[in-house]
Amino acid sequence: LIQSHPALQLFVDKLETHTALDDDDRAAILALPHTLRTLEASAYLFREGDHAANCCVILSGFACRHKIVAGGARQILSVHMRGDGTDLQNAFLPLGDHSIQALTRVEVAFIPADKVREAALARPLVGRALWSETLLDAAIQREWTANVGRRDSRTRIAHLLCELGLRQERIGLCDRRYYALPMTQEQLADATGLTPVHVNRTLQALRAEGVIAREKRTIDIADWDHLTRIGDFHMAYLEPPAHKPA
Amino acid sequence: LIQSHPALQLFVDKLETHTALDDDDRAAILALPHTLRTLEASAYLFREGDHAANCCVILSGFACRHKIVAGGARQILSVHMRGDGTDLQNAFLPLGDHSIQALTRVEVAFIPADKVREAALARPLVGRALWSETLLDAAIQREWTANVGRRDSRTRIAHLLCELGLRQERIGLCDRRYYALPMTQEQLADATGLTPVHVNRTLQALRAEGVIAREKRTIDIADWDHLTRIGDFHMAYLEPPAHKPA
DNA sequence: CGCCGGTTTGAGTCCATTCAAGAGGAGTGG
DNA sequence: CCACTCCTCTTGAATGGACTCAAACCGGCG
Repeated sequence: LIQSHPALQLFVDKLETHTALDDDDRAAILALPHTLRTLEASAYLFREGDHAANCCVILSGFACRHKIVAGGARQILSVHMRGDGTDLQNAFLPLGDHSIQALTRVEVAFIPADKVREAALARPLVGRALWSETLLDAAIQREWTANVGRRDSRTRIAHLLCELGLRQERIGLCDRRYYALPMTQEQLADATGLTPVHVNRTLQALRAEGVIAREKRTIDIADWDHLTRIGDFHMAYLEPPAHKPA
Repeated sequence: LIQSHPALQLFVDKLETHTALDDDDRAAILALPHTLRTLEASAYLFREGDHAANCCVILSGFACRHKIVAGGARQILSVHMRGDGTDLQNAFLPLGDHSIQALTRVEVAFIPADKVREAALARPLVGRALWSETLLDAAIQREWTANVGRRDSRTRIAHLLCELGLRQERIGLCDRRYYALPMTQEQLADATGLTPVHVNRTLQALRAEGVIAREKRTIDIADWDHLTRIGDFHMAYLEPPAHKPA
């Protein structure tokens, strides 16, 4: 990682997509004590049940949140990317009810949860920004619940592809129509509540129709609007609200 | 509703299950301006896409949050009961990405979202309490995602029954083993991502085994631990954290 | 009494799963 | 450089859990 900027700058940028901050607020966040670490794919950032002492900020790469159910099946609950804060909730509610795992090699900043809490309590706008970040996370979670609960496999996968593309575009990683999809078909299956075999067949169908193309770990979407229609994707739930005059 | 207490007292009680408040904080919440309203079953407290101007507190009865997907199918995202705040996120992030609907007759207090925001910003502990409330909500949402994504129908339904029982016990409504289940089988289907017919058959199987009994809108759980095992239910995700010394 | 929402039952179908095996690619070590 | 392993992707065939469609039942209520 080229440290031309403070490590947490990416996090500040993300927060400012939904909450206006002033210089002192930015400084307070950038000054948070943190530990930088690089983890390989499949490594755990946090394990369900461990003492939830840290919040994480992803500096590069991709990670996911998941739960294991009885029988060993896994459900991926969300995917996180550059600038995302995960486990911010630990600042106030250290449930530790799920694991965070690297999907690719990731660079992470671990911030002690109590320092995050102090910063949130000390500066209202910082608190507001962090809170909003967890609220956006919750909005995504609601959409995932509907996705795995009520959509068929084709729609589910198309929806996931839309979300990942749009979120990556939002943070300036790429164009929503051509982006790095870091997940294997098995991981896509765990994210959509399907089996790897069925994900494979569904992706093949989408490719055969020319809706998407895939090479290596890259997704190429021929017609974005078409994919959103297939995936019943309405971006409102990802929309940072227009900044209101306080 | 017997107004022997301020309407929002129930909400304060709920917040205090996870966050310690002082007298001024309590007073600030109780002083929030609000509109009381009684709505019949199936009435909407909020409709997806409307201007998200209010937060709601349920004073009595049950409500649910849901989304409609393409094709018209409905996914119930969460169930809310006495003392619960719904749409607290509107204070900071008025997405309005889902609807809130009454499951039974409900008494609700509507609080203008900007007043909630002001209270949260003015008093750090109030902000913290409200934030934690939304975080608890998010934890439940994660568990639902896993429930509909990776569990079979029997487990899914058993899990839902455990959650509803435990939450009602937590707020002192009843014993977790014998409680009012206000949902029809069709609503249970929308909550679990199944069809009404299949919910019916699954419930029958559970009854035939003597795991549960049902009469009218009441659930009777013969052996709680047994049901938690069937439902892969681990209450950790509902656990308010032990109050830490600041 | 007759309607109506909710529940129950049966039979047939289908979407997704399971099981199993093979193909392709990347990395490792002899 | 090739053999070997591991992981991911692919394909086929059979199975099954949940769905669809449709009708009947039931209790509450006007």
